[in-house]
Amino acid sequence: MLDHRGRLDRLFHALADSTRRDVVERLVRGPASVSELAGSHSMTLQAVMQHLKVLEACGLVRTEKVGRVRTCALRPEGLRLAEGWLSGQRTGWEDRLDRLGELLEPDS
Amino acid sequence: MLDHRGRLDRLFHALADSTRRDVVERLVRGPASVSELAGSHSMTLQAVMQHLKVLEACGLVRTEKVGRVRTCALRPEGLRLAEGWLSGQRTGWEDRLDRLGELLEPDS
DNA sequence: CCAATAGTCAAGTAATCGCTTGAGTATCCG
DNA sequence: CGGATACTCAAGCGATTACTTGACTATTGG
Repeated sequence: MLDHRGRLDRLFHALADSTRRDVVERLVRGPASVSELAGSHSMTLQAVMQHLKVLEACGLVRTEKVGRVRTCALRPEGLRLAEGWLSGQRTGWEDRLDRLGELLEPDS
Repeated sequence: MLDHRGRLDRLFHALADSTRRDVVERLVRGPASVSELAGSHSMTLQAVMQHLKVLEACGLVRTEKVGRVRTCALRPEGLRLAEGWLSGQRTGWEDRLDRLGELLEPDS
């Protein structure tokens, strides 16, 4: 329950960087190796690896090394957790507006 | 369209702090003054104001000063934008899995 | 009027971030 | 074998973050 807090912290922090979001968008289309991911971002391989570490730490990405290639894949549960918090807030807000509306116009 | 990138950066960054998420959760229940928000967070008023500035800059919160009190309210559009990106990725992922499944089991 | 209240401006600080360079190590191919 | 490939480890660095303290302004209630 309190881990939830830190989990969301790490999750939203991970998503707050467009390079990392690009990685996620790429991995939605299927797994990729580290150098494959680095290819499209004019940035050193090491930098991409650091981003990958962040994505892995928050549970958004799973990686596995086979031979000399590390293959990265998406883990959608993280996305769902963040989505859940967001939609919870939004619907909470909408419910409140509905109740306010009913107070002003008590028909329907 | 390119502003979208920076907008999501700021949005997710704003949500990556649990104090700021607390503020959002509070504002879902209705508007509040700055000191009201500061009350529950053992932290100076100034710190809370800085968080508020972040929330305002990314469009999640709207504030208005009347007399000597500044009243803060939620703006749900930001939530919707972030939610949209997240669900886009998730459904992209699910569609891909569906297509994979059809390849393996070509019935239905 | 005047003190308490509510917020504001500015500067300083320790920690973290995103990225780099440089120097490995392990695997694979010819 | 030997060179190319694919990472990995570590240190450093400028920028940004999340606060703090301290001083100041504008309202408001008695």
